Amino acid sequence: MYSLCDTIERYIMRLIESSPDQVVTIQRGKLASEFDCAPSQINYVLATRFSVFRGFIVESRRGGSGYVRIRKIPIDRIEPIVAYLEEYERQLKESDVEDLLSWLERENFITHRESELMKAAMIKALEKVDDLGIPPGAERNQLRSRILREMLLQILSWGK
Amino acid sequence: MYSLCDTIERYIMRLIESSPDQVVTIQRGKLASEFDCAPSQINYVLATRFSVFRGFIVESRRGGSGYVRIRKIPIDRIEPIVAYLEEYERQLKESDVEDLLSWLERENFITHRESELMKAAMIKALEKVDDLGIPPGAERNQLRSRILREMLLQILSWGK
DNA sequence: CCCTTTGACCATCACTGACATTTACCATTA
DNA sequence: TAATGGTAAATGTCAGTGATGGTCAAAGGG
Repeated sequence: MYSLCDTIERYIMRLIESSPDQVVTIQRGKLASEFDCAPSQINYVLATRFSVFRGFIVESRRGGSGYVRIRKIPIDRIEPIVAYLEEYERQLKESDVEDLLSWLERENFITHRESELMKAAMIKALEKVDDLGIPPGAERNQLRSRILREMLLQILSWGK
Repeated sequence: MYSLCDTIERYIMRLIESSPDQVVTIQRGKLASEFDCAPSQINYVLATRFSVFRGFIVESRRGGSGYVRIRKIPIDRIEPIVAYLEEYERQLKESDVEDLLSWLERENFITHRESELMKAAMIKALEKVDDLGIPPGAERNQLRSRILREMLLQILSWGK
C-alpha cells in the first residue's frame, strides 16, 4: 500500500538517522536509477517530505559532480519557530501545520495524542467557520497561527 | 432482506473483527467494484455505519495509492462527552472550558499537559483576536465551541 | 416519509517528461 | 599562459496526466 514516494522517503530517512551528523548526500540521478523512476520524482519527495516545516534543509549543486544534501535541523529550542510564525502568520496553511506537528512529534516535544489534539483545533475546527465570519484564506490562516502560537508557548514552558 | 448497505457494512465489520488491531485499510474504488456499486456508496456506508458515535474512526488519503482506513475504537464511559457534543452549539464561556477540562482530567480522559494545550487553544489564543474581526462575546464563544467539539471528538477516538 | 443509491463534479496526491540552468572539464587559440 | 568556448553531466522547474477519495443534490425504493 506504500507509494514509491513513501518508499523513497523511508529510504532517505534511514540514511539520515544512521548518519552521525544527521546529514546525507546523494545524487539525484543515481537514486532515481535505483528506484527506477524519473529524476524529478526525487525532487517531489524532497519537496513534500523534507521541507523546512518538517525539519529539514536541502542544499544542492548542479553540474559535474553535483549532489543533493539533506540535513535534519536540530531543534533544542522552539523559540525560533514561534518567531518565524509571527512573520509567516498570514500564509500558515493546513499542510504546514501538519508538517510542523510531525516534526515536533518526531523530536519528542509532543506525544502523538497531543499532536492529534492540536490538529483537531487548528485544522478540523477551522474547516467550516465561514458562518462565523471567518472566510478561508489569510484571515483563517492568521487565526490558525495564533492558536498554534499559544500552544507552542505552552509546550515551550514544559521544556523537554 | 439485506440492503447493499448492510452487506457492505457486514463485510467491513468482518474484516475489522478478524484483524488483530481492529483496523482495516481498503481502497474505495476497489471495494466499490467488488460490490459493483458507485464509489460514493462506500462513503454512505462509512458515514452511516462507521461514525464516531458508533465507535469508529475513519481516515483516508486521496490521490495515487490513496486509501480508507477504518478503526474500531474502544468505547468506555463516553456518554457524558457525547452528551456534551450534542449541544456543542451552545455558547461556551471561558469558565465553562475550565470546568470541563478539569473534569476530563480528573476522569483521566486527558493528561494535565493535554488539558493545558486545550486551554491554550481555547482561552489564550482567543484573547486578542479582535483584529481578525472576531469580537468578544457570542461570536468568540461559538468559535471556542467549534474548537472544543473537534478536540472532544479526537479524545473520543482514543477511548479511555 | 425515510433510507438507500447513484452520478456529476470537485480536491488532492503521485509521477513524469520536456525544457532550463548550472558546473566541471577539456580543447583550442592568441 | 590565459582566455575562450564547447560539451557532458548534473540538478531545478513546472505544467500536465492519471489515480484516488470527497461532497452533495437528486433520483429510487420499500
